[in-house]
Amino acid sequence: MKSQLKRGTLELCVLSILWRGDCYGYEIVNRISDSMQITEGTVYPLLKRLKDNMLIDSYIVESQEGPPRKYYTITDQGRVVKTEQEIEWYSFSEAINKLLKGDGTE
Amino acid sequence: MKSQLKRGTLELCVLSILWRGDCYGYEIVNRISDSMQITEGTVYPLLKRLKDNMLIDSYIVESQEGPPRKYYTITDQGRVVKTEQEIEWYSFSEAINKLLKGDGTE
DNA sequence: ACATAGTACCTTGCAATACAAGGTATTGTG
DNA sequence: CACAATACCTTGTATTGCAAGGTACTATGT
Repeated sequence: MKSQLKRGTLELCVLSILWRGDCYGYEIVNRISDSMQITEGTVYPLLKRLKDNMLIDSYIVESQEGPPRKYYTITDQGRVVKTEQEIEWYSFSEAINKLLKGDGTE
Repeated sequence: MKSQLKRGTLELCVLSILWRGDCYGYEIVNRISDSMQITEGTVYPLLKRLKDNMLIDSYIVESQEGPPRKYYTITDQGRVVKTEQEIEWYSFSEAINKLLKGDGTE
């Protein structure tokens, strides 16, 4: 899969996952990589950006199976942005699908 | 609309338009901008890249309504790539939609 | 003759972000 | 003690959408 396609959607994916419940970074990577190829080098910087923009927050939880986990939780602002981006995604993908089918101006 | 969303899809849009018939650059810009916000500064470099990769070819046609037009035509190789990218797009957008709906691993 | 708008082409530089590649530290297993 | 799995992180590079600018032609109005 072309990596460029993912641009702009990964942020929405992370917000969507956190909407349904708190998660730690490594788990988010694994969840997304069920659907598409993704690496930690993509997700960790993205989580940092989202936190800097206060769309998500984080807290540390000790683990018995390895190093401590950094859990992320979505903020109220994050929920607003997630809703906006979801609407944007659906209208965008609809626009592309129409263009591919050759509807409209021809 | 977030500009990042378009990444990877504009190439497919152009190939899809040219699949249905030759077009000149300015017209391609106008066709795509029926569906989404786009500028010449995006499309002209993209056309150059596609031509460099031999996915499209071009020829000049004089015009009575202004300066000469540079028409683009899709190559056989371009048709192959367009088909691949179209399949990729559909499977990608399907993956995103599933992830947004929370299907799968929860 | 000159200004303006529409058409049509192009370039430079910037910003955003996915990813490869590397690093650190913990727990558990052979 | 080596190794894998878990879990975090960073640096640098490549890609590409876009703002901003430029050129030049045709047609219209003043």
